[in-house]
Amino acid sequence: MRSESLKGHLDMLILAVLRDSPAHGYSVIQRLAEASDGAFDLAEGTVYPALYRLEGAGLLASSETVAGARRRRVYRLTAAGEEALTERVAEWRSFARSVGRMIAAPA
Amino acid sequence: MRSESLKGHLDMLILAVLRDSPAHGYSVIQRLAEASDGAFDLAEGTVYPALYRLEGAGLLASSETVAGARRRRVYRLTAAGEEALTERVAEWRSFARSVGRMIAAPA
DNA sequence: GTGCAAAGCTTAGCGATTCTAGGTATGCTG
DNA sequence: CAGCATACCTAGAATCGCTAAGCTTTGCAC
Repeated sequence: MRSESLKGHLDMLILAVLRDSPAHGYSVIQRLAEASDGAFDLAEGTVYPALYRLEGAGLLASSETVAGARRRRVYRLTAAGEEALTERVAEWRSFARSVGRMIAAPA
Repeated sequence: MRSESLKGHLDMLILAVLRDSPAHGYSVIQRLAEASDGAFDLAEGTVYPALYRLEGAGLLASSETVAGARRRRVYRLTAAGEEALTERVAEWRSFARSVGRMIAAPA
């Protein structure tokens, strides 16, 4: 997949992954890869900054958990995050519908 | 529509618009706006550079036409452009399918 | 027990792409 | 002629994802 396709949609995907249940960054990456059959193969340097951005925007909240000596930062959706996700999904559908119309209609 | 949604997909849309018939830049903008019911409201500063890029990449070819004292640069798809469009559309469908799966499946 | 991979997080800097915000010029309408 | 639509062009900024590196801890293989 051309990685640039993601631009502008990564936030929505991350929010969607975290809607189902909280998760830490590393597992967000894995969930995206699994749920897309490997189509979304994101580098850590892509996902972590996105998480920071979303937390900074108030759409995610995080807490550090420690299992043994291993720390994980677990992210979950805030109420604002749920709202934002709903919006983003609606925008996506509208966008996808428009695109579909353009590439379908040969005239 | 959040304009950033476009990132990475504008080329495909422009190619799709020009697949049907050649057009000059200004009318590409109008066609995109019309065909999407106003969803794609692109600034000239967005579209013209994209056209140059696509022409530079060999996907479009252009010729200057003059009506009176008014010049227009008309763009049309090259063979490579048609191939690229086909590819981009296939990628888009795959991408959209993956996204659809992620935002649809609540778990 | 040493080495190496995987889990897990972080950051600086780059590259590609779109947008902002201006500029030029023509032609039509009132 | 004033004003708006048509038509093109460009420099600069902003955004965003990616590259590429570095760090620690855990666990498995040899």
